Amino acid sequence: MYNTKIAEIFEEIANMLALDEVERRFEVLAYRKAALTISSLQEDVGEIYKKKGVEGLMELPGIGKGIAGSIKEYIETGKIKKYEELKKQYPIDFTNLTKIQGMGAKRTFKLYQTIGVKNIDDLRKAVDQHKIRGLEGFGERSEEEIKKGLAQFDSGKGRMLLGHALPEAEAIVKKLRDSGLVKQITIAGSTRRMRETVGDLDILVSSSKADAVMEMAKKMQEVERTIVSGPTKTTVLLKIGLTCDIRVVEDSSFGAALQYFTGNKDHNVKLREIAIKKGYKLNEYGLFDRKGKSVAGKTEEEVYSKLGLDWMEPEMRENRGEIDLAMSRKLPKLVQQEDVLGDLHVHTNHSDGLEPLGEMAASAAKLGLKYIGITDHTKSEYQARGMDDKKFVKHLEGIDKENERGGIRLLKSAEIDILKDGSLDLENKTLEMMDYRLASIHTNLNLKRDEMTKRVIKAFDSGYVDIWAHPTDRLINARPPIDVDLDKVFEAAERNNVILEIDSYPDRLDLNDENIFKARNYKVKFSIDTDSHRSENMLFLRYGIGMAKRGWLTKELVVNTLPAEKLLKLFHKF
DNA sequence: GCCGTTTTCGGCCCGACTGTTTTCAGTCG
Repeated sequence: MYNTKIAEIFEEIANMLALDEVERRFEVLAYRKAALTISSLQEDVGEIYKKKGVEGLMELPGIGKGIAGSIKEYIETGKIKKYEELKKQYPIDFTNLTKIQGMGAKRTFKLYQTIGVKNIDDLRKAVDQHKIRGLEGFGERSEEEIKKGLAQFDSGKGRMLLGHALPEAEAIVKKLRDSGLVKQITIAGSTRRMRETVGDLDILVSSSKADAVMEMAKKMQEVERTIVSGPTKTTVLLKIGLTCDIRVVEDSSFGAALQYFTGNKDHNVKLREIAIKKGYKLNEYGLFDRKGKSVAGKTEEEVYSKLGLDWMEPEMRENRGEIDLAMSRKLPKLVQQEDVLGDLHVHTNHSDGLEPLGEMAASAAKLGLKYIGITDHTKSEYQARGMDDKKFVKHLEGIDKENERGGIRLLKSAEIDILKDGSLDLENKTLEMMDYRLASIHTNLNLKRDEMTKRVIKAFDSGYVDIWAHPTDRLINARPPIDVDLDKVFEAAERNNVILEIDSYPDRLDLNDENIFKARNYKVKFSIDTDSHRSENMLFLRYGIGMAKRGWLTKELVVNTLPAEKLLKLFHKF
């Protein structure tokens, strides 16, 4: 993967150009934009260059002849001459130093120039020895801020799981709403877009009592300390380690602000460009004509509409082509949580679940589901108390009995281990007793790409796999995905009618949005499941729905939006 | 350095907040 490194280099180039005495601020802008484009790219620039050469690189937004040439240079020689030369002039670790809150290119350079700070360690020493407070443009408070920034940098708190961040955001929203100080309040930012991880929380409020809202925001029990606070914006560091922005606007600007703070950045930049072309100006307060008169702002729909676009769901706003679709009125109708009628991946205490069959069924019914598939583990999952063929036969009979007692429909299944050699962990005749078969990998996660790809395809070709569960086996922030050729595997899934799972468990979210995008190139369907091990886990469904929407899935592509009778027809028959 | 249904030249998104200034530069999102 070249993306991260090359994006870092361009960001550093931007930082160094920003210091040039000659005014080069638009060149700086261009490099920053290129860095942003590359870091948020789905495909590796190395692959793009390999397939389509410099021309292919130049198709990317913000990448022209010059920058494409630099990318080529890096891929072929491992170096970029322009960067090396600048680096001689500025031997500073901008990448890490500018990660410190409040440190940008200029202050970083100033510290290098005056007291020789080149990296984080130098900065730490300078802070400890109080060398910073005396410098021109810095004071005691700047030094304190940098010290706090260093502490936060050390704690290494990266992006937080959506499944942890969203409930926290909802708690804060509830608190502010219950105060009676706000008219409208909504979560914005990447949390609203349902990104799998969240870097900070954005909460947007409309209120005529902005002062009181700001005061309250600073004093909430969730707050560790206040970072900045003005009349309409407060940023706090939460105890859970995330920062949280709380913004207040007038009711008449709420829609424009919501649009603006939902982002992402690329999407917003593109919208503002469209606004300019139409003779408008778009900011967080509204859409304004040449005379500065507001033409939209109260709702998001109004803003999009005035720009000639259909309103789109937040999950789509990543500048992946949704703006063109909105312009030509061809946005897909995305799957909604209420479309989902069942959950095809549920564990009970017959393996590593915590609750008996009946309780899981009752909980699912309470949530409005019409059916669930019982997918306990097979024998190789010894630590999860996986069952062998004999136990499974009895277990399946137990499900039949439970069905006779009424309640929602329980489907007979298992989460079958795909063993190292690609064979399945139960005998065919046991598999044939089930309504469907969900298979996944739990062991030997480090196989080489070739062997792993063969392993999965062999399992599919057996004709006994109906759903491939948590396909890449990654755990967010904890375990990388397995090394497998997804294109070849998706092709095999298409050939064998294997449904791809979107596992809603917060640290799995697997397939994720990018891979769903990739999979949509094949004739495959998806199942959004929770992988529940206890009743509460069923609430995770919304994260899987978020992922599905981010992958632009319609209801038709998601099998568990079907009633049980129709669903059963999709599975292999014996 | 990038880009084009107002442009192949002349534009480039924009506002809030802070600290250290005495009118604003730097940073952030």
